[in-house]
Amino acid sequence: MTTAQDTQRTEESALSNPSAVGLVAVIVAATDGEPRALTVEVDGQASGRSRGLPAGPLVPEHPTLERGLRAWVERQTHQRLGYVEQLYTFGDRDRQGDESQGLHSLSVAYLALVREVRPAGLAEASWRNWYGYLPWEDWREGRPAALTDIEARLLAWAAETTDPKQRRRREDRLALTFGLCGGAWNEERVLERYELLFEAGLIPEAQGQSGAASTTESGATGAPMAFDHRRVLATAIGRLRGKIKYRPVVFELMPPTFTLFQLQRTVEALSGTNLHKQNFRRLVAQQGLVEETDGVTSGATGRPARLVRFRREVLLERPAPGFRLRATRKPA
Amino acid sequence: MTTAQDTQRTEESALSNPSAVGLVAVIVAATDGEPRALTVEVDGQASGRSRGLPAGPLVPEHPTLERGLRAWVERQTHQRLGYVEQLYTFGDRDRQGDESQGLHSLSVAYLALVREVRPAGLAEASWRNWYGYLPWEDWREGRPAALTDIEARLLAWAAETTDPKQRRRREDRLALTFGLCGGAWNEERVLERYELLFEAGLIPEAQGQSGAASTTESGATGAPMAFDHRRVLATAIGRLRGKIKYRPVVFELMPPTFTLFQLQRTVEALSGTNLHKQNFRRLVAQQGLVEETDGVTSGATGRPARLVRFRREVLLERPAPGFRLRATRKPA
DNA sequence: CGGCACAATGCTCACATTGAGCATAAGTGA
DNA sequence: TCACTTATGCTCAATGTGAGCATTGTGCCG
Repeated sequence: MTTAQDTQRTEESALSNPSAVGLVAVIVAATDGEPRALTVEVDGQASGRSRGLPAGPLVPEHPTLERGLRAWVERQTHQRLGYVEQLYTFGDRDRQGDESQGLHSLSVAYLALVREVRPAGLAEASWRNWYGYLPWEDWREGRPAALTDIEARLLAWAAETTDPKQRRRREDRLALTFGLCGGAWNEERVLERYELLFEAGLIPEAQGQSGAASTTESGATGAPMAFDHRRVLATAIGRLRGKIKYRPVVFELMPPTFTLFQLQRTVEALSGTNLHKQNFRRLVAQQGLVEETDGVTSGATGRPARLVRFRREVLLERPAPGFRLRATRKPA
Repeated sequence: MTTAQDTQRTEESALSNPSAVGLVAVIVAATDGEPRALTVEVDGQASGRSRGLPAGPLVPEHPTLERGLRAWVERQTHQRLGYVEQLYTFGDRDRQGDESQGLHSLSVAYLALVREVRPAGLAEASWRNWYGYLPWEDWREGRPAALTDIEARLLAWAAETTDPKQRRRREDRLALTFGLCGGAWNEERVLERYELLFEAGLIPEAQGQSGAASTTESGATGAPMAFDHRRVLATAIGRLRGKIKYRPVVFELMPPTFTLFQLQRTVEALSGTNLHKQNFRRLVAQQGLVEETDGVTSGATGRPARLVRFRREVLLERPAPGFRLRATRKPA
């Protein structure tokens, strides 16, 4: 293992090997039953303008990475970030587009949840439905149409190898991530699916950054994003889908009072699946996640619903409250 | 939000704000029913020699952070890393001891699992039981003795505030993390517990790095580590304890064949709790995690046990196989 | 050699959780 | 008033889960 000298050298003078470090944020909101991420306009290197996630330099004046990010985003968006979580630190491979000139380049990605969608301040920034970038992830209307095309191309990709062993491995991965060949769809494997598509060459960002290489139309494989930002988005979605099952983070996306159905729609939007209504309510009720207010909805179609609010106390009570969501079998 | 110019500046010339980036690894093995982490000797800044985690500079020649880490560790330890996962990227606050001279300093921490414990190559490196650093985390022999002292001091810390609101908050946190005041112990909250102790001043590393400040004896609060490495270790343990519940990662720590009881001992070592033997076997069986070999143990006391091996196929079959471990109520 | 201690294994049982569906209530719009 | 839509209450069967009893092999000790 590392010698004492090695270690010392590292800890005390790592500055001999400085790197460019940036922050990227996936800022998520949910309105009208759609999951949205904040995107900005970015000058692509050669491919003209495209959309990307808000990103910025590491601001040195802050004590903690997270607090730095929080301040940075809140200053720019004038929105309070309800929940912030570090996602992942991406290294060079993914940061295509700036060939490191002897320098490493890293970006530390964060996930943030915001409650309200303001007009998004700056003109270049806007909220986009995240399934526009990853259409195969939305199973709320049943099996996404995008998958028909994708599956065919993935199977072709698996078949194009002559080495039977590698071919077997590819097929296994297809089963594991996309549920082909008898596998089951697991809504949390968002990143694995994205990376598989990337390897299979179905992601335009994969083919160098020259705009000319956009042979892949964005229909089935979704709209592209600048740099590796779609990978970051996929990471965020996967993480969030896992998190809502054991932590009450969805409430960070809800207004102060809401109906159980709105809550359900939000959870469904994030997870990309449909839930059994009655069971969802039972779950929320027995976990004690919400308390009733005396308000009810009005004006909408159907019987008026009681308005509820999040019970902040549960953060202290239950060891790990959240939704154990099992998708219903029936489509929609 | 970020303007297009901002974004561009960041992505293309973040080098205007370079940072010192290092890697830290928590390399875990389990032998003789004890969880161990690889530690090295480190020259503390003023506190003389102490132990720390293996750390090194970011090696630029590798395509991916993870692959870089893998190569780095494997070269140094001559051990194959079975499983590698990025843990967290720690920023300045935690990296005490090198006051950044205008530079940011980050360390990207990784968790790695190894199967066998070799003599640890270099003399300065050795495998240490991780509960030596976090004694309050080991509940296998019942409630850890260290907790009596710790709890008293934590309660005193909560009581020393005059502001009733802050005091309430502190008590809530004690309930949440340490299960005081009627809360339950959650074995995954390792990091939260460490950070609470840190804030309460029970962690010697907290009081600047001068050796003189070591007023806190290491009995109840565990042995100190260099830099913020105990925080990194706590992060790793918490993550691993969560992971084994839904992913079959424990097997990365096991020899090629083993008995179910050895497996149980390993899981217990990691989670720091005891499990109900029969139920554990039932779980492993019905999840199809292992398959029998024709070997049996011999020589040991008690009826010989069948040797089993991990069924690699489960990685493909079940959506998320792992142990849902619920601790038994009875002590040991 | 019989008895013991100690694990390994098999099996039962009460109870909680969960997936699904039926039925009824209470609004809106035609 | 009817048709439609959503809210909400309740039941039921299947499965999962925590605990504990019973039995079976082995090495060890008089």
